[in-house]
Amino acid sequence: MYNRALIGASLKPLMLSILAEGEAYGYEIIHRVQQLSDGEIQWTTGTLYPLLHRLENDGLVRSTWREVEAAPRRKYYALTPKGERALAAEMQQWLGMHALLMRVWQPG
Amino acid sequence: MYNRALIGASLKPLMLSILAEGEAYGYEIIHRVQQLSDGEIQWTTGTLYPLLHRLENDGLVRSTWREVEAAPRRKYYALTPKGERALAAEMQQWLGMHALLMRVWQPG
DNA sequence: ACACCCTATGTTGCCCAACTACATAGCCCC
DNA sequence: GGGGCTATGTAGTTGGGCAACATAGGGTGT
Repeated sequence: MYNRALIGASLKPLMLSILAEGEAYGYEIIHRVQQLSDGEIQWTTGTLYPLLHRLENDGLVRSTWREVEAAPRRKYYALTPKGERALAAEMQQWLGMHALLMRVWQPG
Repeated sequence: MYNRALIGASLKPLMLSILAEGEAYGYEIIHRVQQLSDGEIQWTTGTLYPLLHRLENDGLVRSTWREVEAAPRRKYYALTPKGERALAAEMQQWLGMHALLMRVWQPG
């Protein structure tokens, strides 16, 4: 399990990355993250839905209700163009910080 | 400038890494981080001192007052063995998360 | 004497967000 | 109708980054 700070830092980039693979709904995203991280990351609904609503409010994602047979209806989320740009920015920031840490950790 | 979440995630590993280079005092650490990050990271005293006190309280660092000529006295901080282990753990966590993100960002 | 700036450590209070716990509901099987 | 899985959501707690503020030593200039 990762510490709180790292979870926080990876939340937005991970979410945007998953939606960049294609539209997805909340419950599905939780399982996808779990799968991607080999069970190391377990987002809860109290983390996921507020984040999705925040992203939607900021115009990074849009949502669509879909009726499903033999299951409760799902709210599918997809990246907007602004969301794609935000993902690129998140990647850049992460890679910048990573480069800095690698510089500190590999002297010379 | 980095976003708040990334700053938060890098705070502890960066601090421990800097102290792993050798003992340092608060003001010096702020300048060191600024130098390491090419000015991209500007820790304030409201960020730095509470963190140092937390780390000391957790036994990851120890502090020593030193009298200095022609300047206010300084409180030098140094890593404890527990702090060194914590740094290794932080590195491992960061690298794990980095590997995960790289996996998501480089499909195939 | 005083003003001003740099060094140096520290606290207070605000604010954002991750997370626990809880709430609601649809669908299925027994 | 009870239990379990799917599905979305909120309220309240808590932790921590950060702006603003507080204190003080030392040097220089006027």
